[in-house]
Amino acid sequence: MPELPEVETTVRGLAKVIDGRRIARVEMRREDLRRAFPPDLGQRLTGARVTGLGRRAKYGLIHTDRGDTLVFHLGMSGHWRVDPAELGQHDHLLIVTDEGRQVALNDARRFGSVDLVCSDELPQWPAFRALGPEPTGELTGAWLKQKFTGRKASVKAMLMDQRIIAGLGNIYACEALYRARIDPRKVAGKVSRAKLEALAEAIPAVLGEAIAAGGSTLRDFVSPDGELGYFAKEFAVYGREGHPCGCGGTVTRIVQGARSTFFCLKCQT
DNA sequence: AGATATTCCTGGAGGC
DNA sequence: TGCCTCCAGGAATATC
Repeated sequence: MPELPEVETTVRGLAKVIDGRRIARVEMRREDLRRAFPPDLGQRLTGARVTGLGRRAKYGLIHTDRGDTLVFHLGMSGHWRVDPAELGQHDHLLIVTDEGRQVALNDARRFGSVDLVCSDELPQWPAFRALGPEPTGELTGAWLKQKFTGRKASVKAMLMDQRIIAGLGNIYACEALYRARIDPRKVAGKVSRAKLEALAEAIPAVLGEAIAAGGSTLRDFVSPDGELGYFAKEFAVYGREGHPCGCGGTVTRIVQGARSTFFCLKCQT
């Protein structure tokens, strides 16, 4: 399941193939993912030159010299394949460069999305307008303090709120809370300032380590089978229900907001 | 304000 | 082996 590190790794891998290239051909192999593809997607992209790639929250951005930005979301099963030997049932969007390289957006469960947005209007694009700061670099304990003060929801729920932090998903919310030794059930407004400082450090740390691991695992950001963004992940608590924690406690699973939360009952307080 | 439910979708896991 | 059920996930939206 792609989270921010996988999106970042994907964007870096895509950039190596398509950045600076002219788009020679676009093939929409179905009409929609979660939403319909922009009907004029092929027309607006074909012939355009890719001027750069980026990421906002868990969205990947492909900028073109026509003032458009292709915005993609990987949902839970989406990934790009580089120079696939052949196209399969779940390769929904194909982009071919002027060099003849191919990248295909593959998404079996079709939770992903593809939109084309005027680059100048990206900050005002509905999905981006209310987003909080990026969790990699812009986050401070003071910001968390300001946002959490007076809030009675759990700190885990707050971390999942994209208006407070953009792009932090279930896995890395769990991992960051573990790293900062915070009980995910704790009322957000009651987390100590010291813990918030630790959290503001833990969040970019766990994400940064995952991105670094992805880059090294995939070597050059492309796996041997041409897939971008999926790599072996080693989590401290996520998916490790029943496993021992280093403190002598046991990793426990609970459900918060219909999402699994994994944490150590003993050392997260 | 905040919790909960629903929708989208299907591969994979587990049960029998 | 083969059916069946259920779960996973992010975001938008609705309802309490």
